[in-house]
Amino acid sequence: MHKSIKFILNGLFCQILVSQRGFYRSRGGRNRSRNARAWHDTPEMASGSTESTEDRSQFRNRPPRGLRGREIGIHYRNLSLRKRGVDLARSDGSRERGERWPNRRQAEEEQLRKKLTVTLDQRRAERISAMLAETEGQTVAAGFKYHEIGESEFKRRFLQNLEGNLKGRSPPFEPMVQDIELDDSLKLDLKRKQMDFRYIKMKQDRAKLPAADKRAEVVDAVRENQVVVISGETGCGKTTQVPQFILDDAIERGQGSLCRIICTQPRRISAVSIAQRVAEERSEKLGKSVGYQIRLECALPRQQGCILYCTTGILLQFLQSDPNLKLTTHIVIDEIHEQDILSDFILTIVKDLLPRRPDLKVILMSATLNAESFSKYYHNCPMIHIPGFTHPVTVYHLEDVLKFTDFKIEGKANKRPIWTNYTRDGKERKVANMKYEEMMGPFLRHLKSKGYPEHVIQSLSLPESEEMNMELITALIRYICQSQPEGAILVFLPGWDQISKLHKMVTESSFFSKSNFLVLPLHSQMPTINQKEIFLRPPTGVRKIIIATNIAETSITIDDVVYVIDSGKIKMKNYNVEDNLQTLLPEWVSFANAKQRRGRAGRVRPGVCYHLFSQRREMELANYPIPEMLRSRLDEVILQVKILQLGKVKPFLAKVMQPPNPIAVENALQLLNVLNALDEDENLTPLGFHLAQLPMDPQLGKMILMASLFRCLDPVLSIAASLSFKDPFNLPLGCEKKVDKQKFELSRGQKSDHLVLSEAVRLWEQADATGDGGRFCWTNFLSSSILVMIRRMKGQLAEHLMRMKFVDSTDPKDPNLNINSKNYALIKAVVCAGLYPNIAVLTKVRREKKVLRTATERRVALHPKSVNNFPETFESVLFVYHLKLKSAMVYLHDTSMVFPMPLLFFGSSLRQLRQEQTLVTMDQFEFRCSQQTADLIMELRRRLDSLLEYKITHPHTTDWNSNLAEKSLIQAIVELISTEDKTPYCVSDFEDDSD
DNA sequence: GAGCACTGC
Repeated sequence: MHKSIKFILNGLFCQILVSQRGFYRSRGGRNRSRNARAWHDTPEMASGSTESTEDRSQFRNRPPRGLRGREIGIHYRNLSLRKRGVDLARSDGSRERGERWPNRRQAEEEQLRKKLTVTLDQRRAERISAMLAETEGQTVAAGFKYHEIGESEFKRRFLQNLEGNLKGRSPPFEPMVQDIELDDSLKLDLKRKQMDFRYIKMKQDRAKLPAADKRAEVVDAVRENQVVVISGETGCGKTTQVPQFILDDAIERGQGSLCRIICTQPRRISAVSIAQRVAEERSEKLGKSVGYQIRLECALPRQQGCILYCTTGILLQFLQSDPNLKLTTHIVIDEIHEQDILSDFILTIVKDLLPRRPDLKVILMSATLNAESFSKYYHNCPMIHIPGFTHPVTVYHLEDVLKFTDFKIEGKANKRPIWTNYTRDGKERKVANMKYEEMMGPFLRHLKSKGYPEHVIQSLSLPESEEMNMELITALIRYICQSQPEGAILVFLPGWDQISKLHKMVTESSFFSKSNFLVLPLHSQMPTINQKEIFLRPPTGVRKIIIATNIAETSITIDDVVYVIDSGKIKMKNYNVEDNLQTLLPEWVSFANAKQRRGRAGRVRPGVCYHLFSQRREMELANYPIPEMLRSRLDEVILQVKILQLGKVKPFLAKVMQPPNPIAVENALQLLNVLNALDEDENLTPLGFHLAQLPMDPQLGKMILMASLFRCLDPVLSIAASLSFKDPFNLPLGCEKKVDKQKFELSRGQKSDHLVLSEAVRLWEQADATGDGGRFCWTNFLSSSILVMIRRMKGQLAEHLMRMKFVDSTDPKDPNLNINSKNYALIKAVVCAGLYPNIAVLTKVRREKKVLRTATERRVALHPKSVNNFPETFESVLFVYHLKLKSAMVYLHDTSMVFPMPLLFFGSSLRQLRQEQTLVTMDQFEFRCSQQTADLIMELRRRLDSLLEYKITHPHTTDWNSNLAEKSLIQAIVELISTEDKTPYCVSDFEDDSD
């Protein structure tokens, strides 16, 4: 009995046909023990096992993790007392920290347990039992008796479906056959063009590009080698010219019909604008020999004798239906020096592909700086360098800026309270300061000999000279405005905060009058991004000052910039492998970033760049940023590896030019296993197969599959699309509070950031239908361009669901798919079903700040933008989140309060423990409920799991009127989920001012 | 009490 319950109740979407033994190993062994450790042992580590913790820390000579302030002092005192053989318990009568904590932890656990109670009143329980009894004996689908099918039979059936599904995918092109007629007409067309006035004019301009001189060299190299690396700086014309050289050469040789070039770009805008530019150069319209394709938008070229500019992601999608790229003759991968996940991934795939496609030509295009490493990676393939053309840029460093502005940096070291010297931070700072002195000593002597003024030497001797200093930046801007010829100024800052601060300082200063200065912030989330002002030349006498993030480094180009101020800092998303935690922290820029920023000054005429770091610091900068693959979670990449059938994940990812940390791979594999996307042998499960095809992370994919089943598609598509794309809310300067309030209004008291998203999208769609979308965006601080994208993404996702046979309409708003779309509790439950295991528990409220706990962190906070900062009472302590990111502290960026019931249905490993005590446990949580409730939930869960199993392995849409079993099961669960105990917990229940 | 930048048939 026990065994069968465990088997039946394994996780959501479980892959039943995995052998029982294997299943146990996976769930009960690796994953559960990992989770259990995470939840239960964390407090213990900090409290119970005092001895081992302290022993270990003695070894490392650092205090145990989690100690703060005074606790660290006590720790060191106890350590030294113990070293001297003093018995702590008797020395002063005070208790050790380790003794005090277990009681508190226990109390905390107990308090929490009380709050995880599932109640179900008698009447409702009876009603649901009756609903189920009515359909007793019916199966979810005729002929499907899942337990009777053996493993191999199941796999056979599923694989049939898999092939069937893949067949529905259309390849990007038709197979290629030489078309002699076309060859001739292309040749003739090219000859005719050479008489065309527009073409000749364009040709003259093209001839001025540095790339023009290299045409013969490029064409020969490509003809003679399978892989060629072309290096060159921006402005050399390689992106627009190289594909044309290849195509024109083929046409001239009378083989135009045998040439199909795909050129990938990392950004959507560049794919489109480059294609437009190239079409213009060929005096054609888009769609003849040149076209583009990006997500949700394309202007395809003709089938043969053509160049297609597309984003890297599109090429990756092509690979799914055309794994050997049989339909392409040339692959040009541009901007590979940026080393984003997708381009590194494609480079690895293409390298594997070369022996299978000896006729495929690969052209890799990179900035000069690290072109060599790519050539090396491709077995020392030949390199061609194209010199760039930009106007000269004069470069200054911090020492020069201090000299020009006469600015003096003040030290703060002496003002710091003395006790900080004894904290861990203080000690680290001391070491850092010593290192700084060591580094700067010789350099400062060098500066002195060069005649730099004393105040510069003084300032630079302080480590504080390397901190962000807005006063210094303001002084520098002022210096430029007073003493330098006209021209726009571009300031690079790490983030929103600094932009906001500098913007305030500059606009409030009387020096920068509105009539003489145009100060514009530039940040992806500020509404200014769509304003034309940034690109327009200001009237004479007005100086344009743009305060930007690294968005102005590559994505947005402002031509009239003459002066660049580089703060030298950049915010980078990073991934801490040990803690399985994503971070977003400011860092020094890499040398490549600094060079790129510098280049932004010389686009129209000679420019000047001021780096706010010393020449000495510049020597310490890393050459390049760390490749994105080493800074990211890998779950989506791994699903791609699997769906493209590239073999085992670890050996494949080890082939990447700079391979990711194996622990990062392991973390992602474990998550995919918990989500039931991969089995323990790394095979795609039926669910994994569907998730890998959806253009979003697996958790969001799971969310929309559940939404189609529970018939609340439209709102959940809105949520999934915004979470996977961008937050549609703007962050205008100075309106922060108003935005928060507006969002809270939209939340309708539902305590969910996710419902804010679906409401915002829904109301905008409504307003937009009557032509009122613009005004709606304005009053609600929304970005209409992001909303437009979200709406189109929803349509695309619905198409995916249709192709996967989960829905029978491509309209997200189809009434049949939205029967439950007004049921907020259900929507939150479906969000929970997708985002699981991202669960946090509210543990206490301190000074109106909510403190939560996750599986791996003892303390996390709600991000201040969350609507859940407002309410004072919560009816449940459980929260589900999508993004957890460490910046100033570990923040949950988006949360929804959920009740225990959805977790019981959509979490993993529901088990009934100690039946006599009627406890239902799932993972780390224990939920108390009556025997009757427990039985009912267990029965429903069992039926839900087998319905899901069936749905996933046999995708089909159901007409609810003809399938009562499915309808009544879903409705029973909907009823349970949407009628929860609404007794609110007061914030005061969690008040706790100790610690 | 705070939000680098990209991308997906």
